[in-house]
Amino acid sequence: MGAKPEGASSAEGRSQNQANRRATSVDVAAESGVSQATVARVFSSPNKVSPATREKVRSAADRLGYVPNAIARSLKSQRTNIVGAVVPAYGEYWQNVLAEFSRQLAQRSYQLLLFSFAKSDDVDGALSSVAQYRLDGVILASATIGQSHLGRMQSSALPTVAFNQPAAEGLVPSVSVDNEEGMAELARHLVDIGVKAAAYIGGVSSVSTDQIRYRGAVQELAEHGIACPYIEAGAYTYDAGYKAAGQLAQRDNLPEAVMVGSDEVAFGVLDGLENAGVLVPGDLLLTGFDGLPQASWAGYDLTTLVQATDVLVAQAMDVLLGPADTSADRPVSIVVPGTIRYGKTTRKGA
Amino acid sequence: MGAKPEGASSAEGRSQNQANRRATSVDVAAESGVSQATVARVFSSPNKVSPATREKVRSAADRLGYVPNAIARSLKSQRTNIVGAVVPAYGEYWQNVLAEFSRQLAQRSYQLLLFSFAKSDDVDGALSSVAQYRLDGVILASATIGQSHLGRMQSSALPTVAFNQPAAEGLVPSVSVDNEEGMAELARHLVDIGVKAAAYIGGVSSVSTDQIRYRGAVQELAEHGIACPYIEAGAYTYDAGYKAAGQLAQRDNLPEAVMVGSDEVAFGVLDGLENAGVLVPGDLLLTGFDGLPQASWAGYDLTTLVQATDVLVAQAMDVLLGPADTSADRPVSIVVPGTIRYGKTTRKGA
DNA sequence: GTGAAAGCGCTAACAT
DNA sequence: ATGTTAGCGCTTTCAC
Repeated sequence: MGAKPEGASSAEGRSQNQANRRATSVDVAAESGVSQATVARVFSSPNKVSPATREKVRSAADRLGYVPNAIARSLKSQRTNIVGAVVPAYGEYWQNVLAEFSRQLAQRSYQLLLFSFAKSDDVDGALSSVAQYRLDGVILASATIGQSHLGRMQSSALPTVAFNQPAAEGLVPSVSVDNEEGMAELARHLVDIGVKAAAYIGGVSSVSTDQIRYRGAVQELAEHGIACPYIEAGAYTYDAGYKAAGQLAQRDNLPEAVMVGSDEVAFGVLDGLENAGVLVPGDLLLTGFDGLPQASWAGYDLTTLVQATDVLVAQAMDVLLGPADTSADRPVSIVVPGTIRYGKTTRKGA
Repeated sequence: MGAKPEGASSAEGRSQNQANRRATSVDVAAESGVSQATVARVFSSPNKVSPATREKVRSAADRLGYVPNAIARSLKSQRTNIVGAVVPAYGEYWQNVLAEFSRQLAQRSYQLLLFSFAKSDDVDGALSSVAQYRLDGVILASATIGQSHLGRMQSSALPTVAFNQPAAEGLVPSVSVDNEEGMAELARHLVDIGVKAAAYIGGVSSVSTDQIRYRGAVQELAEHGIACPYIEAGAYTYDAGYKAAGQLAQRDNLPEAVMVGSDEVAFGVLDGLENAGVLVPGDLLLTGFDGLPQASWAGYDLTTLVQATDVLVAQAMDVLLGPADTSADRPVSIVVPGTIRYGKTTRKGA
């Protein structure tokens, strides 16, 4: 970083700011003998400049190491080409979603400004920051973003999409996997293979996806006269699942199957059960939800509901940046179906 | 969004109402009867404004839904409060590192602008983008960023830190785990438990971390007269490891131990071996590298070298934002030692 | 303590 | 095709 032109003498180390000033379009204009506006045009609409001038300007720019200043551009154009994402800092699921956001945004030549938060209290701070940068849009991705926050977005004139956050429906445009139907399908699968008693392990019972997924399970099972008590792991982590499994294993009468509200917790449940001497699928069948890559790893080979993350994200991008569907009275809520992955954790007799 | 007018009351005739335009400091100034400069002061250095005025301005701002415009602020102040990160789009390791970056940056009230790339060809594009936003710093995190790219950064006047990228040492300030010594320690562990024949599975042999880690293994083992051929998985993925293990398992004479260059590949190797009927640690010992959370999961319980990600990231932050050590002739390169996690994959007789 | 005024580096009419 | 001219919304002297 230090050593550009001018020899950058060692004594001048700290105050390099002044000497090392970045070249601006004015500098390039002077260097190439054209007006500042022409320089600007070369970099924003090159076809409006004659090839000869274009070349002259380009080479002057190269010589000076000129790069257009996106901040200034944004101030003037009122567009930043940046989309914000408010996402939980941890969790396999969110990390995967984030990677997909980033990939698809890059494809549309947008940048991703990340606002991650560790505890849900930090969401407030994140949202304040969001408002300061005049982003072209913002993705609210986290089951724990509350109604009040959504209300704030709703009235903020900033294009917003809630990702996998059923509670947002009607308040803010949203894109979600079909949580209820997905879990119901998994339940049906258990019914099909003859399960007569089940239990459900959720992450945090106050979270809307948790409730909806549980409802999907419980209703479907009820139709077949199967009870399905709710057990709260307390967090969406491997460890929480592991512990919950340990407690479950100590019961006198184990259910035949356990449905877990998310894959990461399910991995913990699986290991926790086996650690307690309960074999899956021998003693107990197990299902997850999300379809994380690890679910397909041979070590787990989990039956789960796979979310088509790429489709979900693509839909979210469309809502945010696409054919501006600002006309609707009520924010759109797009629901994407999931698909079951059948793993060995529900393979009876394996 | 769009259709929804802002929550302001209809009584406001001013210009802001019509075009959904965000209120500016000028609007607030008009509303509160002070000058624009005073409004600005209230939001940037409140202590320079009398409490009475401050309150007056604050309430006017609330009424108008005013939020300072960070773009304008940045243009003027030449600081964005944003740090860029150039990171591979996929891979467990990088996702974890990214989460930690994001956490620690938030702590210092910086935002993270993500430039992720899928193929290393995309790095060029990412770096061009980086230059346009006048970021306060940039983190180059990826083993596959080439020398040419580093050269570009070196001459860009933009504070830069290379993360876990040994090839950058001397070119750009860098922070890395002690790759060579870490792998050597794992090798020593194998020697200690009596291993006499080993093999090494790397990801991509042309990557510098790969080479350095292999060197750490090979040199340490050589000192004890143990050979350690290199096998290339071809990618840093579970699947690549799984496949490599399948091929390894077909050999006539298996080594006693396999050292794998990264955890994610190691998980694949582990499952691939077991799938091929080779038991770990019964038939073969196994080590990884990185210390991913999953390494501690009971299902894997992998012996690996744990990188203190939080420490590495903290160091990187210091280099980037800390006590500006621009004075050094040669860019600093900080090396952080790792620590071994002993799992069941090297527990003999288990 | 507060106001007036001068930009930060760019884009986008509007002239020429 | 190119130059001229206004700003975008802030921060920051410099007066008062």
